[in-house]
This record gives sequence, C-alpha cells and structure tokens, in this order.
Amino acid sequence: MDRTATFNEFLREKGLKNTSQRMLILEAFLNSDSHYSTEDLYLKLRQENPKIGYATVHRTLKLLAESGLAIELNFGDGQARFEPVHEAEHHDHLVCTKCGLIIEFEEPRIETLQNEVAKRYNFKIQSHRHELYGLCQDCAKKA
Amino acid sequence: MDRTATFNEFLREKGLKNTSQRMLILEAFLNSDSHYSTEDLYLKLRQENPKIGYATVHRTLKLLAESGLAIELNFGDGQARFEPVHEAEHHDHLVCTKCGLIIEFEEPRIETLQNEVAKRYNFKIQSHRHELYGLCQDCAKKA
DNA sequence: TAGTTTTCTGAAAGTTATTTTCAATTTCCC
DNA sequence: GGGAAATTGAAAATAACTTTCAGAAAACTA
Repeated sequence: MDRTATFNEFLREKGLKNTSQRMLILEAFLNSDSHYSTEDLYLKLRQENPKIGYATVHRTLKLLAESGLAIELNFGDGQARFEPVHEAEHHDHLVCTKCGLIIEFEEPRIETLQNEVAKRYNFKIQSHRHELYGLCQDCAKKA
Repeated sequence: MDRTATFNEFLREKGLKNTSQRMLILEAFLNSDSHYSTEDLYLKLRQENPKIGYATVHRTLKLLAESGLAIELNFGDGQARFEPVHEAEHHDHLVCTKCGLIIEFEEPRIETLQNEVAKRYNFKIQSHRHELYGLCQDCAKKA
C-alpha cells in the first residue's frame, strides 16, 4: 500500500473526507526532501495553487502527523517542522534488567538528533545501537 | 566553582550585570527538580516576590540557557521548558569502524527523548548505551 | 444519481507564547 | 559618590498556531 492509499485509509477510518486540497498537500509533502514548516509548504503550494489556504495546510500537516506519515519536529526556533516518515524505520530497545523483557521502540526524533550529532563531527553514520536498561513496569512495581 | 559563581562569571564575561532579580531566578531555577516553563517559574517567583516581571524571568532563562546552566526543551506543546543541566552529564560515543577513533558526544536532547520513551512504557531507566557507528571525517574522505 | 447530511475550506479573527519597547531604576567601575 | 551602561517591569508588538463561520464539496442513502 503506497502512502497515498495509507492516508486515504486513515481518513476513511476517522470518518474524514478525501479532498483535492488534502491530496495536493500530501503530494507536495511527500515529494519534499527537506523539513517543511507550515509556512514553507503553504508558500510552495501557493505557487501552483493560489487559492489554497494556510489553515488547510496546517490542518492537513497535523493530520499527516496523526496518521503516522509525518513527524512533527521542534528544533526550538519556535516553528514546528514536518518530516516525512520513511519506510524501513528501524527500532531500538528497552531491556528489563530483572526479567529480561525486551520492548521495541521507535523514536524518529532520536534519529534526527543522532544525525545532527553526526553532522557536528562530520561523521558518516552506518549503524547504531541504542538500548535503555532498567526496570519494566511490572518489575518496577515489585521492587 | 558552584553554579552561582559560574553564572556570575558568565555575566561578567559578557559585560552584563549581576542583579538581585537574576540571582533570585537562578536560585529558584536551580532548586527546581522539574521542567519549568517561563510561566511556571514566573508564577512560582511571584509568590515570594510579587514585583518580579515575566519579561525578566524570560530573559534570565534565556541567559541561563546561553551560559550552559540550563537547556531549553521543546516537547511540542507550544511552550518552551528549561531544565537545569546537571554535573556529571554523561556522554555517548561515535565509533569509527575503519580506524577505531572514538569521539565522545553529549546531546541532552537525546536524553530527554529517552526519558519520554521510557515514560511511554512505564519503564524505569537505570542506564543506557548509545553508540553511532560509521566513518570519521578522515576515513570518509579517504573512502 | 438526486437529495441529504456531514465534513471541509479559506479568510479573518482569536489565542497563546514570546519578544521588544521605553522610561525609570539599578549596577558597576572609577 | 558620580556617571555611564545595563536592567527592570509593564505594556505593546510580534509570530505561530488555532478557531470560527458561512459557503462549498464530499460521502452517504435510497
């Protein structure tokens, strides 16, 4: 299932409608390689489609984030940015030191920060390990 | 050198002045265990000191962040929060798979996200590993 | 597929957090 | 203590985001 279909299914499940604006915004967003703020994407869309509204772009980006197709990033410049979530997202682990339970987690924002760190040192990442060790919910309760 | 002294030195270096308000804000901030927004800290300070201004609290928190005593966090709720940076901040590693070079890095924002992940699973973190593997600047150049 | 219901849209207004302005005050350096 | 320079608090300004609302469009129903 491609991402347009994924989004359509998301809309259907939520009882929302598939509109031409949403499709335009989705397409523009998916074809981006950078991190768009609402403003950025709005201005880009305006070039082709002068009657699209800022509020619609904003609302659609929120929906995309909710559907999992986008993640919302905050670099602390007071402007939210949205990034497409790519397939093959990998996960990291929480490991319980008492019972051995392993929980997989995904946190794209950590990935972003890793990339930022690597960039800081002109380092080219090939892979990574990231494990959090501690007590799971049950073991913490018993302790 | 304690943190008050650190801040005073930071002020002196920047040609800024040591005022009673700044000291009050610094003290309240350092004695906090939680993440304060400007608003939070402002309201707390008002209890003891009704004439302190919001703008001053805000400006001082920015200075603290600039001085390295605080980090500014963004949880995406549209409100910046500030957290004291504690001593003994630990670091993680970049490891070059070619020449074995190890670079230490610190990235408090990753720590914050880790905590967020842990909270998501009601997991109590005891320690963690976080290593990025790849090519250092030099090896990447040669490749 | 026409009619009905519900959601959507864009523009503008409203919020909320943050930043700036400015006149009075305070600090710092002799 | 005197004076230049920075600071303060209140209020105004800004900027990002969210909501409102009436007309438009999509989805459902028979």
